[in-house]
Amino acid sequence: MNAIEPAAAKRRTWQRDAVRDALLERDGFVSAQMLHSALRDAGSTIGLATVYRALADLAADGAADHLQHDGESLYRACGSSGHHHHLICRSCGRAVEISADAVEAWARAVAAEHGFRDAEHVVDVFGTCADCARAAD
Amino acid sequence: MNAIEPAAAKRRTWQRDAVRDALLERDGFVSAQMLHSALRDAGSTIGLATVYRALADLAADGAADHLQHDGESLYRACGSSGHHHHLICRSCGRAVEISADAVEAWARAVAAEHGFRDAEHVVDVFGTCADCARAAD
DNA sequence: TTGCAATTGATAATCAATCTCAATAGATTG
DNA sequence: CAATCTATTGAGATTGATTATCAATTGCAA
Ligand SMILES: [Mn+2]
Ligand SMILES: [Mn+2]
Ligand SMILES: [Zn+2]
Ligand SMILES: [Zn+2]
Repeated sequence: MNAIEPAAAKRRTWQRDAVRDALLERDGFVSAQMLHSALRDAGSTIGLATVYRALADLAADGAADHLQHDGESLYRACGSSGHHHHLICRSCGRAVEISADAVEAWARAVAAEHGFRDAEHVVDVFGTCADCARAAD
Repeated sequence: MNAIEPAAAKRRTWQRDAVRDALLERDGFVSAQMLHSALRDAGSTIGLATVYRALADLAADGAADHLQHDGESLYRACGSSGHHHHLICRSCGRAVEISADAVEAWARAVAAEHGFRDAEHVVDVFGTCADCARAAD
């Protein structure tokens, strides 16, 4: 049995703020690398490892959405607080938050039906957004 | 305009057969690394790069299913030929093939509704299968 | 202001996956 | 069957994203 760990004290640093802000400025998913480049280009001296850590924390706190695509971890500032999914533009990363109770129920039912416990599901829809489709002529 | 490429001539090698067979022996998803280890342990001298190539080919030919989990590519011999999804055991990799027309329609509708083209979707359900749950007491 | 643990970041280490390229071996032809 | 062509192989190098190190820094509470 584990002793109850004292709530990890989180310090406020300009680095964490910078990552949160940079993420909020975007409306699409970004990788840690991309965000780091963007911050650097904007004059910040923040380190890459710190960006990785800040994003992981934001995701753990539910303040950011996280998904993997082509083996890359992508993050996005989370608007709605509840469980939901995304419709993502392959080209520009723009995302639309989607909630679908029907899908939630389906996933739960499928797992139960086959005796699987602690079911979780990965549901993402990728496509080319209207703007990107237009830009591509 | 591209000239019509002559159908890539594929040669039959014991390596490709070995990979296909090893994959068929399993009923769950495996990574290239895992399959390579298994083959080696069974006495094969097949190279890792070859396993990667063989699995990629099988997936391209529709003979194997492919998905990514925690940044790892996993493969599985494909039973049914049409489009479908999976219920996968986090612990042992065992998988159940699932088709859900309702989800297909939902994904299509969501994309169309927001003006996204060429929509594709990733839908996987993960859980702990009954056997693994039992084994964990 | 002090004290100290949490945080940072340059750099090294991981690790899956891909690339190189010389050697090997299917398949085809005569 | 032998010669030829070229797809395939695989050991090792390389890439690229992510994580681990660890000494220096800094938030923050007392
Ligand atoms: Mn969901
Ligand atoms: Mn399948
Ligand atoms: Zn777009
Ligand atoms: Zn299992």
